[in-house]
Amino acid sequence: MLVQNQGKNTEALGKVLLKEKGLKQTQLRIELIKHFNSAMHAQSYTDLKQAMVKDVDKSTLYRNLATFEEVGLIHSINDHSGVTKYAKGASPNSGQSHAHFVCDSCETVYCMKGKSELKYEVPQGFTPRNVQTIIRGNCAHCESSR
Amino acid sequence: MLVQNQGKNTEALGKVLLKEKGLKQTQLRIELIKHFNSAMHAQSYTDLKQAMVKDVDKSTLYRNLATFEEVGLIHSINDHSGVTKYAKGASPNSGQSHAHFVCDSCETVYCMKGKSELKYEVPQGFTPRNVQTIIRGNCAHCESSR
DNA sequence: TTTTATAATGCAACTTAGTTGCATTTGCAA
DNA sequence: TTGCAAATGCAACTAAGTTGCATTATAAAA
Repeated sequence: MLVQNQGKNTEALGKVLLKEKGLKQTQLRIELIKHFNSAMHAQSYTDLKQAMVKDVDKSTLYRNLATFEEVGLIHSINDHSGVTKYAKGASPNSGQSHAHFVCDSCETVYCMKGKSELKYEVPQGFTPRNVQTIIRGNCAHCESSR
Repeated sequence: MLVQNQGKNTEALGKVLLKEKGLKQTQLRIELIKHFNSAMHAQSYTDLKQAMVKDVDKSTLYRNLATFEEVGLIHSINDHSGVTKYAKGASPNSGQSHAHFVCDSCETVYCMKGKSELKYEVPQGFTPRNVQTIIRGNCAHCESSR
């Protein structure tokens, strides 16, 4: 159920994606895309920084994350930890529901596949545009090690 | 539909609440409770700081917010702005659903009353404990002034 | 293949939210 | 009224994220 994609040639795939989006193919970007494709859960700045083979500058990494989000390659998630996390795929828009699971124990954020149905009511005059859902609890790993 | 409570004697009410929770009745705390009771939407640190009659120290305010949250007088909300916001009432727990409306235009956060029903599935091994929902769109004020 | 314009990077300095340690003050119960 | 724990105020700090600018690399044109 988790986002997962360990394709053989994710490097070539990354290059194609970058071209499609009109972005230059830099080493960092290709590596980032590859990493997002194989990541089992949402990645913080620190996760990403550590995952990159070469030492990356903070602003370069943040700027790429912003760019990737703009073009819809990734989306960002704000859980209760105060640290933004990023995962592959565009942000949910126009009524789409997108659920994230945040582990209370290890703080890991997982993207949930499959739409979660939601019924809600908003007060008069309010115009809802999209809905984000955060499910908190224990992830499979932390649950099994209790 | 919004949280709202402009009772006449919220000061006395605040004192009772503090006593109940075993907290000392300081001027700041009483004023904070009063403010949370009359607030139409979730309050950031800055909102609160400005709303207090006397100049409050940053750490004192943050510490009181943490204490209030611990005892269930308020709950905190993390939207996409990176700034934590606080509103009256305990955090949602054990399966309860609690929806917040975040205005895309003015970034104001409103607490939605009334349970929003949610159907979701989590992967094998995951144990959900509570669900938070953030609805994004335009609030009544921003919608009417477009 | 070389040139060139533009986009991306790296660095340093900055901003803003939130935290921590510690000395001083205040609420409240004995 | 006195004593003590809890609350406050201050200063210094941390950590996330941003910005300006000079340098470098990508990719398209010559």
